[in-house]
Amino acid sequence: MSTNWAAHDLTVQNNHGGNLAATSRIRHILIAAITAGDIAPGERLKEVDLGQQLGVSRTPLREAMSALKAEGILTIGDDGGLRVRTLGYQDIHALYQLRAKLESMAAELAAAQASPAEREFIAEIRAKESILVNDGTNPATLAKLNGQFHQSIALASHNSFLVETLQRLSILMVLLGPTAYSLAERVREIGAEHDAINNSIQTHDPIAAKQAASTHLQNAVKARLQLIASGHKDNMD
Amino acid sequence: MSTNWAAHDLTVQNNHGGNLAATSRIRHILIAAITAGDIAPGERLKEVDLGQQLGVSRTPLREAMSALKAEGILTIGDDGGLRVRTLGYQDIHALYQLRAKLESMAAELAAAQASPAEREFIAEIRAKESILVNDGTNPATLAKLNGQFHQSIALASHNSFLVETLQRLSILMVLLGPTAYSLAERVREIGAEHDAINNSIQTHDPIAAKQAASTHLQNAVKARLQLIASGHKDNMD
DNA sequence: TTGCATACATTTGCATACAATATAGGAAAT
DNA sequence: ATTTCCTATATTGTATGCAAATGTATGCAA
Repeated sequence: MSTNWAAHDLTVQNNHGGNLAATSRIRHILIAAITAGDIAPGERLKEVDLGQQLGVSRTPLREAMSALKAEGILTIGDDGGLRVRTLGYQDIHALYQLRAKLESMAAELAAAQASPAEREFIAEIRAKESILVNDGTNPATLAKLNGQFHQSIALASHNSFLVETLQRLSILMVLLGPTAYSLAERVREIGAEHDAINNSIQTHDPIAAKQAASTHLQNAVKARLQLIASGHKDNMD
Repeated sequence: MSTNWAAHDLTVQNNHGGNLAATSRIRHILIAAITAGDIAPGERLKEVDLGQQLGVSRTPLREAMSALKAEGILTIGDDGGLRVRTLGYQDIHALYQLRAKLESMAAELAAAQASPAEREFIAEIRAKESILVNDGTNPATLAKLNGQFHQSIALASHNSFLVETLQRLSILMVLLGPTAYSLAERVREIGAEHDAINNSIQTHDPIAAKQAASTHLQNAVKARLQLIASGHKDNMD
């Protein structure tokens, strides 16, 4: 690993509620490190080493790793050591298959029962995304906004468990490496597909929304396979 | 709380791989205690007290609680303390709505692509359940077998993320209190509905399987609402 | 009586020390 | 030369102690 964690140092979120500093912060740093590829899938995480590199004791580190284990990002290998989960070819299909089902469910519910404010919020995110795409914004920013778009739809489903589940699955996506936004031609397609979903929600058309979301995810997995086939190993910036 | 934890003492699973003793064991004990109602939803869990009652230090206890927090069983309350999650009326609908979607997805996939061995395994569990029902077995045992039935179908979907997600949601069901098997008339209905699902899987009929599972869950939430309406507060034994 | 401030107590977060267990390496014996 | 056993080391699991933060109560003043 690169052992350069300064790049992933995040500002301490001072929000009342969750853990204030170490445990939560380290969890985010680890996710960022995995996303950036600094920690490769399959790599074993040793507590003392990581603790020293991160400047914390083993206790909060263990808690953060424990949380990531519960989220499925880390798994216990055959040797008993904690490792970054590796996703095989079948896993990729399974992950997208499940996401397709849940995202389409969310879109369907959102189209059926979102409040006016929620519909406007979704539309605004989509509009913002459209502008950024035209500006040629970098993939990382687009990926972040993409997450907000999907999350706003999930929230509009008014099903908290669906929101939680989709949140969990989206985090697992970091194990796949670079985002689809690194494919230039895919960016435009995503915009069109998002438009279809958004329009269906705005027009209160659950069936169309469900179909549009399903199509969107089908195309996403195709793009993902293309990324794999082309042997991309670079990061998402 | 009852402070009698001996009843939930489980044999230490000595399997190499996960945590050997304390952390994992305590996680199970806590789930059992919540299931049995010894820890009520909304109740605050204080580390020192629990640690003394369970005979372990705060460290493994914290890890277990951290895992349960990640699983959504525990949440941080307004006072900052860790509490057992309470599910409101909307939450119950949301939970069953999501389960319905995923269980039907699992049944559909299982009917389409389960291996012969997997189909036989599912059928055997169903047959065993039928026998136990006729013997008038207690609700707890039936509930356990019910879990195995649903899990065997989930596994046959060959989608590991679907399995994980359904596993997580089924654990959350303990927050609802008594199982539907405490309703005598519901037990027979469940048998018939399980038969419908099993038959569809055995005959390689994905559409019927999906429909049967969906119906099963719809009836399940109806039974759940009946349990709530009747003001049941007793435990599942 | 009510509002606020300050002091106190409780509880959690983090670090370090200790214990147990697994693993790898080497030496000796067959 | 190979195998087995023993030892040393590395790594994870657990306990305890300390510090910081937050909730709470009490007292004073308006």
